[in-house]
Amino acid sequence: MPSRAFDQLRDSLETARGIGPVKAAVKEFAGQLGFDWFAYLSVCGPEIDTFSTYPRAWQGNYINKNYATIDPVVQEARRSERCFAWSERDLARALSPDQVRFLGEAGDHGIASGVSVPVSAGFGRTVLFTLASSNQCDNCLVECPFLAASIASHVDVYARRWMLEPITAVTVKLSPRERLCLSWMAKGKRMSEIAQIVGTKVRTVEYHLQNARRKLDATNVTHAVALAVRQQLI
Amino acid sequence: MPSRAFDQLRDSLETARGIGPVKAAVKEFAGQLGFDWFAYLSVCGPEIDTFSTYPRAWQGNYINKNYATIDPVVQEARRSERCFAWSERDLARALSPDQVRFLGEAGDHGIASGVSVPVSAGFGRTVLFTLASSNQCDNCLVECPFLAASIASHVDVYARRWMLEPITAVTVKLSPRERLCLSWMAKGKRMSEIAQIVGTKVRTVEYHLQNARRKLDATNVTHAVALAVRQQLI
DNA sequence: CGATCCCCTGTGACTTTTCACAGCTGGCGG
DNA sequence: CCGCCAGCTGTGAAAAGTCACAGGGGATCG
Repeated sequence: MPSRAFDQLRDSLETARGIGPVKAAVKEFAGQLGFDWFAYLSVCGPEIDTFSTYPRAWQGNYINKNYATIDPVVQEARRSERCFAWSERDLARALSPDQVRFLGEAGDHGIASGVSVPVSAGFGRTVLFTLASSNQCDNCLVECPFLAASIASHVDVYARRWMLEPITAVTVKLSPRERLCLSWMAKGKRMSEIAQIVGTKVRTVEYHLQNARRKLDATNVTHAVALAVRQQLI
Repeated sequence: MPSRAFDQLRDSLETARGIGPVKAAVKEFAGQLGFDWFAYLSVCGPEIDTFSTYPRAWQGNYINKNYATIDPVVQEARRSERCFAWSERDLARALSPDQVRFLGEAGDHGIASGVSVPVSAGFGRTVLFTLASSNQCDNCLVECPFLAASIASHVDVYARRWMLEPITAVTVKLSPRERLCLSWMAKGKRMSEIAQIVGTKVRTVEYHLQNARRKLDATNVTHAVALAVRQQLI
């Protein structure tokens, strides 16, 4: 049903030029699916990369106390090869005292349930992509695990691309919105169509294209698209 | 079981620095899983990118005759959201004469069965990742569709990273006039200006741009310019 | 010679884009 | 609190592009 959300995420990831836009895109995606937060976790032996929209305090806790080693969700992820839903209650079985404390703290920050998608990556790396919510919330991710796996892989690849290689210095800097609109224009869509696609008003699309044109010093959209393609901005 | 093959593929993809190594890695992967060939197909409207290890003759056939439009495997991929196995026998039901001929030709080249993994990408693009074999061959991909989706996404992302210039199925040949008009459009001129520049009527400029659009299968001039620039036609 | 094809041009209706002029909102620093 | 700015939306008119219908002129070929 909300395949629109998936499409928009993929579009945004493709046009993202930096880890910031990637996070923004995933955050938007999580919201559209009814989740409050998302979390990305990459574990490669002792090396852990992570970013999320969890409350700051909880993020700090998680990293400082090395919670990745006891997080029952992570443990479940190691065991299962596919995505799964979890909730406070589900997990509260056969836990170590540490884990019970862990769950308590998570609950204090409002984290009650979610769905996690584990995927494997190169060099023994394990990725855990999680969407979490403060209340029980049915979701469509667990219903289509292949889609979930695909999305998680997408997020991983695009996140790592920008975590590893910092943004290359380009003369002009287009905003994600501008790139998005320009990309669709380059695919022959009309403003009205793009407005529908990105879920906004025609006037706003026009607005972004106008700004893109100004930045690129182009006389019209066709000119802007040509310049952007040549400069590999889209 | 052969999770080793998956790991190796992911490692190779991550370290590949060019489309050559990517293809080599996927080929190796296919071999380890007992398949003779692999095929990657990216469809975005009329824009088709593909590469495979199929016999040269068959590759040429497939592209020249635009077989992507009748390939029953592709049709099945559009319908289903998950990976599936296929074989000559499976497919030989309710087919058009074209498709029967298609299967015949494929069989002539030894292609008998395989497994295909469809995944969606940004901007309405559909990716079909296929492993094929000359004989019936059980496989582990269909048994774990999430893993398959993840792998296909990986291949897609890394392939696209190195496929700098998309190769359109039909190599369009623009006339000098068409190139001229299109080039000026890419420079932001409007039709009336171009008419003055090349010393002709506006209607004629429109005429050439119209033909260029038809050849490139573009919905409007902006689209045509984007395609032409990407294909280095202008 | 007629048939045919390609290049070019005209006309009028219609759609889409461009532009100028405005206004609303929320966040942020003073 | 207030001003400022960035992002977004509205309106209406002018400019540009798109489309359908049509036709002239030159070259080539059977």
